[in-house]
Amino acid sequence: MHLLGGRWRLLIASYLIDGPKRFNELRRLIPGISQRMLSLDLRALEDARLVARTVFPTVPVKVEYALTEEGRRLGKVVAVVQEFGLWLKDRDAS
Amino acid sequence: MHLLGGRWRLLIASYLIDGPKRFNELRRLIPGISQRMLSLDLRALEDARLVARTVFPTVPVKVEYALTEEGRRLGKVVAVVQEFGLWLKDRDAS
DNA sequence: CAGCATCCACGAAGATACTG
DNA sequence: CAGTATCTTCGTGGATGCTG
Repeated sequence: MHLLGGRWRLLIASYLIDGPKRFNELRRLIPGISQRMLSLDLRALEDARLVARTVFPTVPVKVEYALTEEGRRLGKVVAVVQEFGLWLKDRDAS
Repeated sequence: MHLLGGRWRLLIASYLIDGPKRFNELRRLIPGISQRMLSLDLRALEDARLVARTVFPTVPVKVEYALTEEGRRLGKVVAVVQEFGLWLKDRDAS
């Protein structure tokens, strides 16, 4: 829960499931997240070896974030939590 | 994530899966949780109609907490997150 | 037993500005 | 583009004491 309980981490992971994403790409995909939190959370996921950070030495720099092989285990967690969230939202709507 | 992201809620739910529990029973089962947090989190789960609170008017009072029919949906979430947590712990141990 | 009230500490998160 | 630095705010959770 300490690793996943944050407000954004599972959400970030959910976007990485369908392929690598760049920093600002993630920022756009996740409305409301601050540069700072995206940076910190990506770093935490990286430290847990669930996300890999690849730097392409172009100009300007291009940085890609992708789930590692181990990080793919997050897929199931994301799916189940997401399903639960949707059910809850739907239930409370009606 | 707002509903489940707390430190204890999923853990509390995990203990309720195998049957109703009393307040102090949960306290004993969950080392480290404070009275306050147990109370607050149970209330939150109750407000979400995932947990039902039953008061038996005995002396002293007996209060039971149980998952509702809807609350049983937490079972899958608990299982998957728990599995992930165990895997992570095991991986980092070796 | 099963709590609530109060006060306090700390980390998570937000805002803003700046940089290679 | 992809961040870091700094400051501030806010929510979560802990400690303690009290009650029907």
